[in-house]
Amino acid sequence: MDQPRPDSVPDPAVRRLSLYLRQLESFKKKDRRTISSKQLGESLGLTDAQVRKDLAYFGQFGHPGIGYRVDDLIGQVRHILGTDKTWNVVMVGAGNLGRALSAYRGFSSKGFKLVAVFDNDPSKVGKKLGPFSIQPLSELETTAHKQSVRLGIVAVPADNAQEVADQLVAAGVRGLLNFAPVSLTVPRGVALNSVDLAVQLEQLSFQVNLSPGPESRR
Amino acid sequence: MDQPRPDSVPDPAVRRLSLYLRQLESFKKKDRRTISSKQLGESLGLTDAQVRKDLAYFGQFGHPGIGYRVDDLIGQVRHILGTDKTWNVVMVGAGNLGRALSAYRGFSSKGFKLVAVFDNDPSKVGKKLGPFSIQPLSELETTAHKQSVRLGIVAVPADNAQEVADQLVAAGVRGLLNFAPVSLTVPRGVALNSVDLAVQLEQLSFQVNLSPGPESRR
DNA sequence: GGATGTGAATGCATTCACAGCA
DNA sequence: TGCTGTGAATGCATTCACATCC
Repeated sequence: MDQPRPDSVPDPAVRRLSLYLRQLESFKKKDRRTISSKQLGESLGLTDAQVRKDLAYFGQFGHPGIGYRVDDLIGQVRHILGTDKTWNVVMVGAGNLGRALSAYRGFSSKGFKLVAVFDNDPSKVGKKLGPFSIQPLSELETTAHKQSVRLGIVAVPADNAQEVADQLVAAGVRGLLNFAPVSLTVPRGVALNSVDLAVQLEQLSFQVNLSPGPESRR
Repeated sequence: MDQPRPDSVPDPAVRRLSLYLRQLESFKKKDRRTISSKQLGESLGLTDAQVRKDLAYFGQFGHPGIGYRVDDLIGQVRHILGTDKTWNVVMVGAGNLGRALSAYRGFSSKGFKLVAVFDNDPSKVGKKLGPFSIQPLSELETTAHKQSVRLGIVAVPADNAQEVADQLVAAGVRGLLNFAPVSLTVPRGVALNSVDLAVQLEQLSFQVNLSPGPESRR
C-alpha cells in the first residue's frame, strides 16, 4: 500500500526477488537469524552487490555490520511481491498437467489458493480432481467473481489456449500462467507468464552442445 | 558442426530462438512459405530489428525483399539449437508431475525422446508409468550410459533434488531441467534450467499489484 | 571489523537508421 | 518497393568502490 516507491524496477530484479524469498525461507528452516548479501548471493550464484542493489530498489532492509534479519526480510519481500495476502487462483484444464499442478503442495504456504478447476470435456465435468469438482467453463465467470479470483492457470492443449485465455480475461482474471506451448495475446494490463517444456529443453540442448565435453569415451 | 561462429551470443537471444522456432512451426502449419522479421516479431511482441539481430548472430538466413523461407529457417534454427538430432532424456521422479511430463506429446516432435523413468520409492519401482517401467536409481548410471543420455529431468520433492542432481551428473548427464523448488548446484560444464511454480505465480502477483485495475466495481 | 546503500563506471542488449540487394 | 544485415547510438542492468553506520 505504501511501498517506498517501486518507481521503476528492473524486471530481472523482480525475478530474483522470488529466488531470494525461497532461499530465505530455506535459511529460516535452518534457524539462521541473519544473513549477509554475500551469503544470500552465494547460495544463488549471484554477487553481493547484485543482492544489495535488488533489495535497495524497494527500501532499506539491512543493518550495516549485521546483514539482513531473515524473518524481517521474508516479511518485506512477501509484501513487495504481494504474497503476504492470499491470492485465489483458478485453473483451466484437468488433464495430466492439471492434476499434477492441483496436487502441488506449498501452493498455499506461498500465498496462493487454488479455488476451482475447469474443463470443457463433458467426460470430465462433474468428476473430482483431488478435492475439486471439475466445473464447465460456463461457470467460470460466476465462480471467478464470487471468489474475487485474479490469477488463472492455463493447462489446456495449445489449440484451446488462446480461447481459454480470453475467457479468463473476460471473467476478470488479471494474471495468467500459461503452460500451453503457444504464444498468447492478452490485453494491456493483464500479466502473462509462460512455461514451455520444449523451450526449456531446447535451451539445455543448446548449452550442452556449446561445451562438447569428453569427445571420446574409452 | 560448422556454424558461422556463435562467438558469443547474448543469452536472451538464445531464449528467443526457441520462441521463433515455435512460431515458425505454427506458420508452417498454416502453409506460410516465407515470413518477414516484422511479422515474426509481431507474433511474439518483439521488434523486427530484434528478430533480425538475433538470427544474424548465427548466420545470414534471410533474403532481402523476400524475408525468411519458413522451411529453411526452421531447419537452421533446429540446427543451431541442436534439436535436428534427437536427444535421449531420462526423468527422475514418478509422482504426479512425473506422470504429467511423461505424457507430454510433442516431446518427440521437438527432438527429445524420454527413454527411462526412475524413482526410489519401493512402492513405485517396477510399476508402469505410461509405457515406462519405473526403475530404481541404482540403475541410472547403466541405463544412462547405454543410451547415451545427456539430458535429465528432476521431478522429485525439494528435499531429494540436490541428491538426485548429483546422481544424474555422476551418470554423465550434462544438462538438467529442475522442477523442484530449490536452488541446485551443479559442476561447471553442466547446464541447468529451473522451473518453479511458486516463482512464476509470485511474478504474476507482483505484476498484477502494479496495475491495480478498476478499483470499484459498480 | 563487518556489513549496508549508492553514485559512478562499466558492460550488455536493444533499437535506430541506412546501405545494399532482390 | 520491400526487406535483410549491420555499424552506431542509445538505454538498461551489473559491478565497482567507497562513505557510512553498528
